[in-house]
Amino acid sequence: MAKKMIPKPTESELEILQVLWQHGPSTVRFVNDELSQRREVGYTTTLKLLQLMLEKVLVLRDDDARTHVYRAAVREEETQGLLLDKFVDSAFGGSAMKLVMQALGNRRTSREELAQIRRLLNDIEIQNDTNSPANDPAQ
Amino acid sequence: MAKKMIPKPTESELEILQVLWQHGPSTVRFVNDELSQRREVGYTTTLKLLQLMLEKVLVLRDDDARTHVYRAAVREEETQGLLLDKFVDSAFGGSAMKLVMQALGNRRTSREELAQIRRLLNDIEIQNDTNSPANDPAQ
DNA sequence: TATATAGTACGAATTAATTCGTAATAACCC
DNA sequence: GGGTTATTACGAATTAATTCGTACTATATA
Repeated sequence: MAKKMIPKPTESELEILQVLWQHGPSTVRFVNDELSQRREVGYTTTLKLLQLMLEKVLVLRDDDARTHVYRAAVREEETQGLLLDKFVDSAFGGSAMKLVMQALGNRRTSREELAQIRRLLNDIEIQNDTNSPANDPAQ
Repeated sequence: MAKKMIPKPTESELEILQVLWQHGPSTVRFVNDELSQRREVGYTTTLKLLQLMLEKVLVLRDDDARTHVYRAAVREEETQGLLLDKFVDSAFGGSAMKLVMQALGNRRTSREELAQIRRLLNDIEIQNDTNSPANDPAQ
C-alpha cells in the first residue's frame, strides 16, 4: 500500500504550485514571469526550484521538446488539506475551530460568502444527523 | 507611530509560544519539559531558542533570580492573525473563504461548534447591515 | 567548606531553503 | 554557416533555522 505521501512543499515551492494549479502546464519562462509579477526572482532560481520539485515529485515534466513543460503532480485541495492540518496544529494548537472563528472574525466577509458558509453548515448538519444520531465520536 | 510589528515566529518559536500562552510565565526547564512530551529536544536547545526569542522580543524575561522566567511578549490572537494572513496568502492564494470551507469540510465538526459558527455568522451579518448599507470598504 | 547539581552564555556545527553564476547546447535568423 | 539568443544542468555561495557541546557560575547539600 503506502498511499502517495505528499512531501510538504516549502514556501517557494508553493508559490510555483499556485501558478501551475491556476494556469496548468507551463514552461519555466512562464512560471518565472508569473512569479516576477509578485517579487524579484532570477530565471535560474525558478528553474532550479522546478528541478528540485521534480526530484521530490511535486511536479512532473514533459521534456520531449527542448523547452520543458512542467505540471503539478499533486492536487490543489489535497495539498492545501495537508498544509492546513499542519498549520492548525502549529499555530492553533490543533483547534480548527479557533482557526475558522479567527478567519471569519478578522476580515470582511461578503453577504454571498456568508450564505455559502451557511449552506455548507447545513450540509454538514444533515450529514451529522444521517450518520450519527447520538453523535458518535468515531474518528 | 509605527505600531509594534510582530516578527513572524518560526515553527519552533511558535511551539514555545504555545507553551507560554497556555501556561503563563515559565522557566526554561518547564518549557523544555513541555516540548519534550511532543518530541526529543535538548535543554540547551530550548534555552538558546528562548534567548533568540528574547532578542526578537517575542518573549520577555525576568532575570532577577538565578533561574530566569520567560513570558510571551506577543498576544496569542494577534500572532495567530498574522500567521493566518500569511498562510491564507501562501497556501490559498489569498482566499480566506476557500480556507474556511476546506477547514469545515474536511473534518468532523460537532453540533455545538456548528452552532457557534452560526452565531458568529449572525453577528457578522448584523455588523454588515448596521455599518455599511452599501458595503463600505472601511477597514 | 568542598562536592554535586542546576542553571546561563555563547560559539559553532549542521541542515534546509534559496539564490545565482557559469558552462554547455540547441534553436533561430540573417 | 556564423553569430545571437534561449534554454538546461549543475555547482556553489548565502542565509536562516535548529541543534548541541563546552565553559563558566551560582546554589544547594553533605
